[in-house]
Parts: sequence; structure tokens; C-alpha cells
Amino acid sequence: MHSISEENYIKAIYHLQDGKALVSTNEIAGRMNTKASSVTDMLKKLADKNLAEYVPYKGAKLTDKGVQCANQIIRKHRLWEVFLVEKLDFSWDEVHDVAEQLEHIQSQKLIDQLDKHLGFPKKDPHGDPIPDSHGNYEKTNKTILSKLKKGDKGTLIGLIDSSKNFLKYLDKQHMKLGTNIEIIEFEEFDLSYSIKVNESPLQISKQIADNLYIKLK
Amino acid sequence: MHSISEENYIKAIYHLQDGKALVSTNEIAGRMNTKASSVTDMLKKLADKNLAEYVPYKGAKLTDKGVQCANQIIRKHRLWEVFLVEKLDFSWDEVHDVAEQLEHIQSQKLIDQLDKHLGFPKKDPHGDPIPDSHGNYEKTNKTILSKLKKGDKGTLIGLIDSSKNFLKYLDKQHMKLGTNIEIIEFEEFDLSYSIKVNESPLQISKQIADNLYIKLK
DNA sequence: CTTAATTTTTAGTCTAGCCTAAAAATTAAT
DNA sequence: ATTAATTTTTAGGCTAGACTAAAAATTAAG
Ligand SMILES: [Mn+2]
Ligand SMILES: [Mn+2]
Ligand SMILES: [Mn+2]
Ligand SMILES: [Mn+2]
Repeated sequence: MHSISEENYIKAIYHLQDGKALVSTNEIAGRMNTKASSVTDMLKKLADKNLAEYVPYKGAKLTDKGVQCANQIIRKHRLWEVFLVEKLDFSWDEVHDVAEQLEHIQSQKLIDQLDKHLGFPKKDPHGDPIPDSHGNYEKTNKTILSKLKKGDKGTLIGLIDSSKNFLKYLDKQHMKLGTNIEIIEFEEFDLSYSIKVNESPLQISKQIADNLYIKLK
Repeated sequence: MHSISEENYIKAIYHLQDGKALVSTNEIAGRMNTKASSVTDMLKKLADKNLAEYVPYKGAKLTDKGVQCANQIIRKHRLWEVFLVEKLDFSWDEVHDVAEQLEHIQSQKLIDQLDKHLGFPKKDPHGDPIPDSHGNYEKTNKTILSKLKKGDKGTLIGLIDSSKNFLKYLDKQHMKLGTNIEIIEFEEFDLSYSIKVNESPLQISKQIADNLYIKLK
């Protein structure tokens, strides 16, 4: 159907276009580690295939067909991540690169059966929602930790940054999805937080607080 | 490491070079549905990478490194086939095309863990042996059915042709791996056989008999 | 409003992998 | 041993997807 390269561009545009009307050429190039000229070429191709709307010098956005396609790729990526963690004992910081390959395998039956085999999971190992075969997914109420106030309590339910280093940091601090979090103190000076992670105290910087999604109790 | 295309050529040469000193350009082209000129190009590339030995106008064979590589691809192919059948309820005639894609996924941990998850299977769904991570595999004693004589008894243990149509034929005749087979009669005229498949009688043509491996009791 | 900085596109190259058509080498047949 | 048929290689082209460098458009600054 679509080449691996096309799929990767679709995915990139999908993730960058968050509310935004158009995603710029440079943004795409930045995320994909390619040059702007390569992006221009591909945007024309995606527009030809009716996967993206491309406005020269302004940027691009996915068409409905493009969004649909993105959702299926993301569905596959996240289902494979669940598989790797649940069935093959990968840790959550090891799955992404392999899922980047597996998400391009073409077989409807494969992904349907994988979904069933995993018990139709709704979230991937990083707390991100898994679209169903129609592209629909559950939106959970969640707040970025750095928006919380002293005394707020909740559970860790998702991450903004899912990089290997951040995931390893969370492991080290015994934070995982579902962990109870309580805001003890906020430090105006450096915007850091004193929190409780399952009853034990921890200091976290603004950068950490900006990347944790909390579901309030 | 190696491109998908290179891997496919390596696999083709491996399967064609069975005892033969050299595999010809045309044989490879035939198996891969490409043209001879494309094969020549690739043979030079494989020779440069020390994966094949290439003798112009004569043909090619894999080097030890090439054989090692082929074994790993075949290992992955067959493990994925087992996964699809055992865990995702694919039938044995549905797995090959998906495995052709999955065999190119690059991750040592993935394949090690998959192997473990499947309980270190020794055979794939078509009775073919699964190489271990060193490229070693069990060679089973087996005889082509068309070599058997009246009265011989055994079990179906493998197939030469594993095409979808042949597999569906076997399903229809209730033959699967492990099925008991007995030679009742051999017809000189058309080289056909009367056999018993788990006690029930069946007529099979020479073409069928030439593609079934039997392990004698 | 004009100039400067930035972004984006165009033009031209490159490589991998494929192809066709022609040339060369090998093998088979007189 | 020639000649004919077959196989294989070479030569040249094509496409996808990347790149660099230059040109053009947009945006920001003065
Ligand atoms: Mn991921
Ligand atoms: Mn994820
Ligand atoms: Mn197969
Ligand atoms: Mn098989």
C-alpha cells in the first residue's frame, strides 16, 4: 500500500499536527532527521496520494485518509509494544525501536489476532492509548504534573517524553504507570517539586514535572 | 546490517544450493521473480561483502558468512511461523507471506525472547527444522513417500512443496504433521498410490507422493 | 517600507534495486 | 570444428528516497 518511508512521514506529521492548522516543512525535517528538501519532495507525493494537504511555503496537514492511516500505524506500533512487554519480557525502555520496525508489517489478520492475543489492551506500556481498527481511542482525563498544586494527589498515568533516558530515570525512582503521586511542596525559585512516590519522598526538577501525566484522585 | 533485498537473495541462494557447487544466475532469477541482469548486480554486491563467492558465467555459492546469515533469516522465518500458528491461530497455509516480512526485523533480543516464548520449538508448522542461534538444527530421518513400498508404515513428518494450494489439499484430506500413513498399493501405470491416512483410504497422484516426507515406523 | 534573516523550494546528484536491449561467453547441436 | 541456441554480462535507463547548493518566498527587523 504505502512505502515505509511514506508511513514514517505520515506518522511524523500526525504527531506534530496537534491542533495546529499546518505543520511546517522544517518541523517535519527536524523530527525525521532529514533535510527540508527531502520533506518537500515527500509532501508533494503524499498530496498526490490524497494523504496530506500541502500548501507550498506554508506547510501540510493530513487528510482524513492520512489521519486514518496514521492511526493504523500507531495502533500497530503500540500493540507491538504491549506484546514485547507483556509476552516477551522487554522493559518499557527497550520496545520503541523494535516497534518502529514492526509497525510497518502489512497484514490485517496479524494485527487483529495480535490485538485479541493481548486481550484488546487500551494503553501501551507508556500509557498512550491504542486506537481500535476504526481509529477510535479512549481519551483519559489527565493533568501535567507541573500544573498541580500542593496537596494534590493522583496516579502516574502517562508520559510526554518516552525517551529511553527518561524511562530509565523513572525506573530508578521506582515510578511506573499507576504509581501514587502526591505534591508535597512547590519551589518557586527553580520550579522544582517535592513529591511523594508511593509514600517515599522525592525531589523532581521542572523538566521531570513537565513530562508526567497525572490522573487526579 | 544487510538490506531486505540482500537478505532475500541470500535466502534464495541458500535454498537453491543443495549439494550443488554453484547456483546459476538464472536459477536465482527464476526463484526471485527478477531478471538475470538484476541477479548479476546483486551477486557482485554479495561477493564484495564476502557473503557469496561469485564466478562470472558460472554461478555463485554462499560463503560461510553467507550461510550463517541465511540460517539466521530462516530461523526468524520459521520461529515467526510457529508464533503465528501457535499464538495467533493462523493456519499453516496463511503464515508464509507474513513470515516473509517478519523475518527481516532486526533485533537479537526479539528473536531470542520469541524463541523462549514459544518453548524453543525444533520444527516449524510445515515440519521444517528451526536453526538455533548458532545455525545448527536437527536433521530428521525421513523418506519421500514416492520412495516407499507396499506395506510401509510411517507418519507424515514434512513437506517438500509448502505452497498454499498443496497445504489446503492436505487439509481437505485430513493430513497433517504426525498423521499415520500406510502404503496399500502402488500403481505402476501412473505411479499413483493407494494409501491409508489414519486408517481411511486415499488415492494420491505421483505429484502428491513426491512432496510428502514420511518417517518410517 | 525596505532590508535582512529565515524558511522553503527548485535544480541537480547520488545510491539501491530494478528493468530492457545488446554484446559476450558458454554450451549444445550439427 | 563450426554453427546455433542458451545463458550471462554489460550498458544504459528508471524510480524512490535521500542529499547539497542555489534560488525564491516568507517573515522579522530596523
Ligand atoms: Mn514507541
Ligand atoms: Mn509507546
Ligand atoms: Mn515459510
Ligand atoms: Mn515453513
